[in-house]
Amino acid sequence: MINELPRVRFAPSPTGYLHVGGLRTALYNYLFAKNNNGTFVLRIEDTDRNRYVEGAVENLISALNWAGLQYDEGPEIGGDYGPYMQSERLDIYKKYADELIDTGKAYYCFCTPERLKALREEQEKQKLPQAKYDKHCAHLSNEEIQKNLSSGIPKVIRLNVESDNTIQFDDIIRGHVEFESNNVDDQVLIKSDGYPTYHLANVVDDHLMKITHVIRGEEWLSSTPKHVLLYDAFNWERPVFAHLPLLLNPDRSKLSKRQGDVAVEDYRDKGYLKEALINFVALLGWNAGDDKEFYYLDELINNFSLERVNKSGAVFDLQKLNWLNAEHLRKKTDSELLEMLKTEIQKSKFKDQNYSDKFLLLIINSMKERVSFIKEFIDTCTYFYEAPTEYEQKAIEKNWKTDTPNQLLKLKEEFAALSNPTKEDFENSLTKISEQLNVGKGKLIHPLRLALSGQSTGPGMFDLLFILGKDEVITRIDTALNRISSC
RNA sequence: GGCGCGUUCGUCUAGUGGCUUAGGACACCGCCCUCUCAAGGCGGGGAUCACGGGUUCGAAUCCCGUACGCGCUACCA
Repeated sequence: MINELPRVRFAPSPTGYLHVGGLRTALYNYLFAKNNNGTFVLRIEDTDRNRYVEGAVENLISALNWAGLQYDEGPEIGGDYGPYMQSERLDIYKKYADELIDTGKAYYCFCTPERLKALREEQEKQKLPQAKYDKHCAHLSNEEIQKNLSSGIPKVIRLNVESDNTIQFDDIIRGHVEFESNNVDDQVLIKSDGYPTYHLANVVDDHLMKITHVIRGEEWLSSTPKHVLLYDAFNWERPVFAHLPLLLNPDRSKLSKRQGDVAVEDYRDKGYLKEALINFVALLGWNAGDDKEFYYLDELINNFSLERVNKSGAVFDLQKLNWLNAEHLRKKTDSELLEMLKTEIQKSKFKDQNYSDKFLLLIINSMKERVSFIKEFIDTCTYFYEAPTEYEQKAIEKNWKTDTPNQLLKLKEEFAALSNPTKEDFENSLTKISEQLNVGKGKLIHPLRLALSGQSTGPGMFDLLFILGKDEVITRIDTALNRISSC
């Protein structure tokens, strides 16, 4: 393995969507591969026919692509290449399972589900320290085996685990780990439907695909001794293992659907930037040892190392994700934001309006520091797109005084006299009126903002005036004068 | 129950025996800036480093127990 370029894989089962925990596993694999000029393989572990979900694979790949984690190789499909599909490799697993039978490392088992269930119940009743298969079929004579085989009784193939052994392996993240073979069950390798279980398919594929580093979730740590046993039984070199800490709910249980969104597509649909999600998820269990928090994918690639991955689980905290989203959004160029805003508008009630780029760019620049999500360029400031339909009651109480109508009238007249006013023209006019009336600019600005936007918060006053334009400003002042004063 | 893994501010984390009165980030609070809200700047509260024993001149850091949490314990992955 010296000087060999690493080969890693992301091996999800097609459950319907890409879990954010899966995204992080995929990301760490990807980062490790790219950091070492290695290869990132995608393999779909679809060996459970009962769990097949229509469209799940396409969904998985599109989520991975959206996140920017392209896989590097796979079997040819036309000119393209797809992921490896375990369901298309059944004969391979069969061949290796047979090899294990021949060498006595595995055996046929004809036990019925009923007997297995009874066995488990009995073991539980006797309060045996660990429940496992009793090797009943390992002791069958050759004649019995042949008889059962030829009469077509349903069968599985089980791994023959020797007792009284210590199984050891090293994990980059966990260090040295040991298990007693007495605690390892005679795992089913090939199911009665002819499909392999995860354990066999996983080991065979990782070997055949020359995977050098198995980087996966911590939930696999307990079954790693089974995998180690299989490598040894085949006399294959073991890969390096790295078991990643889990992602957790706020109550520290394993991140689940019940307590929030877990699918990558949920976050995408809610308007999270892929840069933010990737950045966030990368930091859940890894850091470079400095204070840097803001990363782009290529920076992550350059800085990543498995040695710096943490051991303990990390709570998936939306607040930090939201902050990162805002940070990434602000780093976007105006033209990137413009394109995003345009597609967002297509999803909004303003889709039939034909806004000029210039107009949208003005909105973007006035709101950039005030939003965390693209959609907020629309729904926190709808007043740019349409006149306010109502006025914030609290703001009325606070800012709409008895002399307000008169002041706004004065402002309106002043504005009306301008032709093609710039932002500065508006500012000069307002300054002039404030001096004339001998009131602070703030006294004019607050009610004016309310009249124009219906709100008490928003971008700079003169930006708002300029973006709306003289005619719209005048119309809105009139409307507000009528509606608020009559309240 | 058994086996395994883990445990530093609310959350993500720095820390690998003395540089630590435990540092940073998010969140929270205050001040500054200011036409509001943000952004930005400055500051604040917040972790007896799960607990108890050792080892050591000295431990968040090493060792041993305990507790708690989580994972696995399927012909699921």
